[in-house]
Amino acid sequence: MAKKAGKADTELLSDDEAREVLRRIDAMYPDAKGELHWENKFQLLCAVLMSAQTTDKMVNRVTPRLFSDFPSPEKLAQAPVTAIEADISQLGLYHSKAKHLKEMAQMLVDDYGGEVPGNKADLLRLPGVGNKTANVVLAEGWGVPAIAVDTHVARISKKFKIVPEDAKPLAIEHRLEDLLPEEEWIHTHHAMILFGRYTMPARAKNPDPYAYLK
DNA sequence: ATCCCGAGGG
DNA sequence: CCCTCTGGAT
Repeated sequence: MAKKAGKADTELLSDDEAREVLRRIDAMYPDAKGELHWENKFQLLCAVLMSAQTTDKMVNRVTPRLFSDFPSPEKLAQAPVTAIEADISQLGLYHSKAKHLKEMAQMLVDDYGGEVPGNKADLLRLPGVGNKTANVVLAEGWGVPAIAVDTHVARISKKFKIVPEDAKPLAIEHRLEDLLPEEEWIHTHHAMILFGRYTMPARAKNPDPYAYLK
């Protein structure tokens, strides 16, 4: 049976339709950029690691004390885990984050001369750093084109049927990167996050995602 | 597939 | 009360 009379609920957008949705989201946030607070790449790495399943606002609330107590990878690597936990206990998942922060700092000291590596393979070796975190650090710290698929990017991509409902993060990343020129990856990524955070959050009532587009 | 896990908002 | 937040390790 041919499905000519309107799209089935499961039917995905064409490339052009998907690009149009992304273009409109992008246009809604011309000044979109990362909202984590950091002063150097070590702080950036720590902040992004801590942002897992946690709002940027909460991360920004704990980082001043954390970076004051442990201003360098050396200091952080030598800190007792309990001291790190004391600084970040307001965050979710804080036990594992504190452990990862210490181990990550130790690897920076041991293998990278206390510097944050600027390539994906080395970033992925760091404890607590996976694909999403590595992409954010590369994009924010080095301007390397990347689309990090977080909860917002995944939800928006699925609501607009740019990807299937069961798409995994890596598949979403590749789909979005295929749709857009590299020069637009970083900005569109930020625009999608702000759109998801402030305009069409997970609790959004209207089932029609186009109702939230300008 | 499951665990981790506090704060904020509805 | 319940759901969500720029995930990663096991």
